[in-house]
Amino acid sequence: MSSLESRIRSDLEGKIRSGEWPPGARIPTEHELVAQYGCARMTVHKAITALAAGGLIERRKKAGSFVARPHVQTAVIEIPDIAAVIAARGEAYRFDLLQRARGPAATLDEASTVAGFDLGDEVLVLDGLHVAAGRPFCREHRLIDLAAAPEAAETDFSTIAPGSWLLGHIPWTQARHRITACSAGPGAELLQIGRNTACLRVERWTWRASQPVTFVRQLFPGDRYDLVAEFTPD
Amino acid sequence: MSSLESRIRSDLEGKIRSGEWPPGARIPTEHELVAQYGCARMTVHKAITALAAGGLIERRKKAGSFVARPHVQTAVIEIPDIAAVIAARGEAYRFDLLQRARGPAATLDEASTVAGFDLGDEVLVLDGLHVAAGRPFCREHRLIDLAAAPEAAETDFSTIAPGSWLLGHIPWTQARHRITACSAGPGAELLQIGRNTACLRVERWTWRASQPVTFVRQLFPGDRYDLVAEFTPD
DNA sequence: CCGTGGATAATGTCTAGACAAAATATCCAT
DNA sequence: ATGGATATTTTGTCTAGACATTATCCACGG
Repeated sequence: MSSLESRIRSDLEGKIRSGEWPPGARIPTEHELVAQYGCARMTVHKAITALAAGGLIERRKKAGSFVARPHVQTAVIEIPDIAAVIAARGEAYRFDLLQRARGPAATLDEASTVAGFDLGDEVLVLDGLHVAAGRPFCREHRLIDLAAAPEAAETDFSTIAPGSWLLGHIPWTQARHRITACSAGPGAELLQIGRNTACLRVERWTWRASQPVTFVRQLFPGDRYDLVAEFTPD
Repeated sequence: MSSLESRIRSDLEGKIRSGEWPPGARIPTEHELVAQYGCARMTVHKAITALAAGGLIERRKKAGSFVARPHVQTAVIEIPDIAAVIAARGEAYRFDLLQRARGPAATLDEASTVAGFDLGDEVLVLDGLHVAAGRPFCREHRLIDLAAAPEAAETDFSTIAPGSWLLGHIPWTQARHRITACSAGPGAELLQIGRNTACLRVERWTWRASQPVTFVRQLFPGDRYDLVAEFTPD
């Protein structure tokens, strides 16, 4: 933690974050920093490399190292387990399974909107409702590829939410989300809201080693859920 | 790119991502890898350290290095400059400034919904409309703290969007987003949609070295904008 | 049976070099 | 002036060690 390398790194980071070294500014050469800190070049090099890996610094041979100009705004968004969210609020949580079916995905074109997501022949289709403190909180429509998660076929999802189950049983390596706003439309009754109420629709495609695992579409009434994203300085 | 270190790193990463080494598995010791690759320990160490920095591996002294269990789902969301988004679509872009005012923030309680965001006395208030291909695309309401961005007072925002201008002039270091769904409500006419149309509301608070810079609330008609988040395996 | 203390094995950090690669700067010949 | 060869500067990668740190294991004593 308080190694020389991390001291150098936080020294440099401080100069950058404080604005003392504005974007585009050239930072001292490794050689100069070696002289300044009286250490080996490897130590300085590792510190700068770590900052460069974090995108805070750009390095160009012969030219030197420069404070990176912030480019695309990226934020880290947390998409936690719904059961955990409710629990964190201190409310009672329940999952109601509304429908369960099984069959080939050929008839389901809803998941094919993303390239590279080709479900196998055996797909589990689940419809359910997340309930928080007795009130509907989120409607969920999910497809599970049974080739990727065979145990799902024998699992009782009438009480445990498939999302929670999957998290614990089928680790995944890649996911893609799409977030849109839409009207509740059909199914609004289930959420006990009007058909025109604005909702947040979160769609998620999940892979494990480039094999599709699950697709889920969740519908949150706009006034019951916020997505919060915290910027991580890139 | 094809250095020995990066080869070791991608070898290890491959074993992890493919599932050959499941979460919790112990990976070979640095010593074993040194023997396997016939290189110095520093090289192996840097490779593993890089993976550990990325959260793919957890290291415990004496015990060894282990494949990390995926914890909270986090996705990296891109919140790019609107002008750039439109341009990428190949559509014409325009920003219309609807209103401009200046004054103390005391009367504006809208930005204070986030802790630590205390605007100064001199605040620029801007209302505008992003227009893509002649159609309204996004309504924007923005506050700029003139203490943090004094040049904004003399900038003509009638054509350049304040977001684009700020990106280039006032680098920021921290931001927080809130994403909600809501109905268009008043102001729907400006977007040329119905008052009940579902919209995506993105609110962003931005700091620079823990000093507030700007708050913005953007309203996108639900059918004209998607937020896409790509999961980066943490 | 339980705790305690040392041995041990693993990672953490650092050094003082070496050579490679690449981008810029310089200078010379045309 | 211009184009191309050459030199120089800076980062990139790697080596073969050294010592520090710390969690774990195991043996020993109470």
